[in-house]
Amino acid sequence: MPELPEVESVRRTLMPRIQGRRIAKVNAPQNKLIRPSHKAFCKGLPGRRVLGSDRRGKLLMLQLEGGAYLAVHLGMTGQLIMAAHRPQADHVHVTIAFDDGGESLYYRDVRRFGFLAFCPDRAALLAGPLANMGPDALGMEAGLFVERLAGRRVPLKSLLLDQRVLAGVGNIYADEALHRAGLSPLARTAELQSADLLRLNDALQETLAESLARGGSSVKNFVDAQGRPGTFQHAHRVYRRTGQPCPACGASVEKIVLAGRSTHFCPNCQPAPR
DNA sequence: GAATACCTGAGC
DNA sequence: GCTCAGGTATTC
Repeated sequence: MPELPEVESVRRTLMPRIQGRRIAKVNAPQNKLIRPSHKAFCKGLPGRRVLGSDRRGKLLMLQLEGGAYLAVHLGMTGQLIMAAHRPQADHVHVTIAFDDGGESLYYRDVRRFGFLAFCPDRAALLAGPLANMGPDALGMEAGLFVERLAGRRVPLKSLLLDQRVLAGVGNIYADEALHRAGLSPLARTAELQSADLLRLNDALQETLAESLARGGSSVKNFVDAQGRPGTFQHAHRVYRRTGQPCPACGASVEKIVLAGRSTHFCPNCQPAPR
């Protein structure tokens, strides 16, 4: 499940292989993944060089010549693959070839929850893929974090998952950060101290940074643009460790469903609010 | 707020 | 052959 560290790992491994190259040809038969339309996508990309890249939350944005962008969201199972020939794997939905005849960029997505969007200008990016998306979670300044989360009555984990509040945290890093901070996923920030939220931001920053340093988490089939899996899944403290001992205290990790998501926590280190 | 839909493969 | 996994949009 690509979250912020995984998307950033893809960005870092992808860019050296496509920066400065000019898109020649696009093949995208599976047009449900394509925005805003198949026609705009296939006509908009060819002829433009890739100038650089950016990321907000889980959204990867390639800056193209002429002020345009190619935005990519990997959804649950999206992969960006650089290869000289179309990969043998199933579910390869999009091909982007370059005019130098070198490796092409392939988009593979088993569950098709992701998307690729051509945005002719920055306004289209802001009105489309970036609409309603909050500030990036990585490196978020403590004051801003507290400002955006404090005083809310929804469960704390729901806030972390809400991309409008902060962008990039998914189910893995929400559970991991809450455990590191010793906070219950069910806590309400209206009833927490600001010190609790500051501790949570520290925990989140540590978790994201450590995962990024290890190439992200490969729980299912995540790989970066070089086809390499991350290794942070071995360092998970609670995520998908139901019934196993909490690394901090040895209590058995529990699982509940919150906001429709499996939620893992230590009942001892993260006691439920009254 | 919760519930459902989207989507497929893994694992029972 | 059923349930589960979850990022996001949509609906109640």
